[in-house]
Amino acid sequence: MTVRELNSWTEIREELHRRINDRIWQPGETIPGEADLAEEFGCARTTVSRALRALAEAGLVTRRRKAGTRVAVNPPHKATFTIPIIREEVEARGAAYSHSLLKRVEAGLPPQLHAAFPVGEGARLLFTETVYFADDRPFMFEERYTNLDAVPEFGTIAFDLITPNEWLVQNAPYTSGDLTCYAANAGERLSRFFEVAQETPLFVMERATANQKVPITHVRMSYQPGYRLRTRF
Amino acid sequence: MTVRELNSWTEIREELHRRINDRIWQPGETIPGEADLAEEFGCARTTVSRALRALAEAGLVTRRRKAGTRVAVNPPHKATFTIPIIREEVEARGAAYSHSLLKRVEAGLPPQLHAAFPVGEGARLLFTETVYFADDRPFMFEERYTNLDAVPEFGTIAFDLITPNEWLVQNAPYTSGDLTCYAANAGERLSRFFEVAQETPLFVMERATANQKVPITHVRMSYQPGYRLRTRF
DNA sequence: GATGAGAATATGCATGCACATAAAAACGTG
DNA sequence: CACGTTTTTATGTGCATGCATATTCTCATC
Repeated sequence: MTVRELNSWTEIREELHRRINDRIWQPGETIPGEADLAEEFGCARTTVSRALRALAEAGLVTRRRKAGTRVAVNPPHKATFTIPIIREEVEARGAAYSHSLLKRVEAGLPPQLHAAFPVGEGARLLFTETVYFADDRPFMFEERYTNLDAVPEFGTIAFDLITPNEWLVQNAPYTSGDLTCYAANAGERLSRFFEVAQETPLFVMERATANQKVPITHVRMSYQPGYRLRTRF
Repeated sequence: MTVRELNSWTEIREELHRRINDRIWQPGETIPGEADLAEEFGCARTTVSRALRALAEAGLVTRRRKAGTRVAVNPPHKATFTIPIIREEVEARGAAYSHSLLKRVEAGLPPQLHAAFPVGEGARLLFTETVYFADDRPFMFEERYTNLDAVPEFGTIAFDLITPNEWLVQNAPYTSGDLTCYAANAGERLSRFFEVAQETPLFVMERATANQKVPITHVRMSYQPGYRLRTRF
C-alpha cells in the first residue's frame, strides 16, 4: 500500500476522521500516539497534534495526558445554534423589518426570574417591551429587564431607531450567558398580538447575560406561531 | 506600568479578551499585528497566534490574511446546545429510566418529511415509536424513520434492552445533520400519553442525520410538558 | 485617470526541538 | 497485600524559523 504523505493538518484530520467513521478504530478504543501517527504520515508530531486537537474540539475524540487519545464513545451530541438577529431573520424572509417600543418603565424583577437573573435586592431595573414586525405582522414579542446599575446609559436611550437589543449588543459586552428554550401557550396577551387562539403554542427563548458575574439583561422572546429554530451540523 | 510577561497562550487570550471587552479596541477596529503583540507580551509570535485563533474560533475577532485581525462587530451570537441523551437526562433528575417500544413497522415517509429527510422513492424505511419514561411517567415520545438501505442491520434489532437511538449512535456514524426546535400542541395522541389537555404546548425537536449525503434517520422527539432546553455560554 | 503587474506585508502553516504536566505504571516498604 | 513514592510516558505548551498564501498597496504603462 502506498502511503501518500499527508503533511497538511487538515488532510490528516480528514484521514483520521475517515478511520473513525469507518470504524477502523472502534469507539472507546485508544488510537496510536502522536509520535506513531507522525511517523506513519511522514510529518512532524506538531502537525498530528494539530489535527487531533481539531478532532477533540469537534468532540470526535477525547484526549488525556499519558492515557492517550481515544475515539469518543458517542459522537458529538452538540449543536451550535446561531442566535438569530431579528432584523436579519425578517429581511431574510423578504419581509420589511420594523419594531415598536410598547413599554418602558423602571420595575422590580418578578420573583420567578430571580434564579435566572440574580440581581441584588435594590438593583435599578428598566423593563422594556418591544414588538418586532415582519411586513407589519408581529414576528416576535420581547420582554426585557436591564440592569441600570451595570449599564446606566441604557436608561437614556430613545429606542425609536435602535432596539434595546441592538443597543446592548453594541454597548454592553458580556462574558457569559444562559439560554433556555421552551414551548408555551400564547395566553391572553400574546394571542391578541399574534391574532391567534390563546391555546396556540409559541416557541419561547429566554436569555440572560452577564459581564464578569454582573447581570446585564434578561430577555424573554416569544416568537410568532409556527416559528422554528434550525441548525445544521 | 509594569508589563508582566504573559507567555502562556491562555493568559494572552484572556488579556486580549479583556481589552476587547473593555472597549480598549473598538468593535470593527483592527488590532495590532501578531508580531507587535508578541513583542509586547515578550513571547513568540506562534503563541500570540494561538491565542488569536482561539478568539477567532469563539467569534470575538475575525482574521484575514494581510488585512489583519479585527474585533468582531457583534459578539458571538452563537450558543452550543448539548443534545441531551435521554438516559442521562432522566437519571440526572434522580428518576428511574426506562423505555418502551410501541411500534415497529416498515412504512413510507409522510410527504411533509420529504424535504427534511430526502430518501429516494423506493427506499425501505423502518418506522419506530418509542416512549421514554422517568419514574414510570412518560418523559419523551419519539417517532423515528430509519433508512434500512443505509443501515440494514437496524431491521434485525429487538430494541428491548437498547433503544433505537442508542443503537444508531453506536452503530451508524453520521457526518452531517439538521436539528429543528419548535413548539406544538400535544394533540389527541400525545395528550393521552402525557395525561394533559390536548392544547398543552410541547417542546419538540426534529433531527435528521446523514452519512456522506446518505440519509440515515429522521426523528421527532416530543418532550413532556414544561421541558426546557438549556445552555450556558 | 484607469488598469494590471508586481512588490510588500500580515496571517497561516509546517517543522524541530525542549521542557512542562498529568496520569498510569512500576516499585518499594511496612 | 495495602499503601505511598518514584519512574515512565503521552500529551500539552512554548519558541525560533522558514515558507505559503491571500490581500493590499504601489507604481509603471497605456
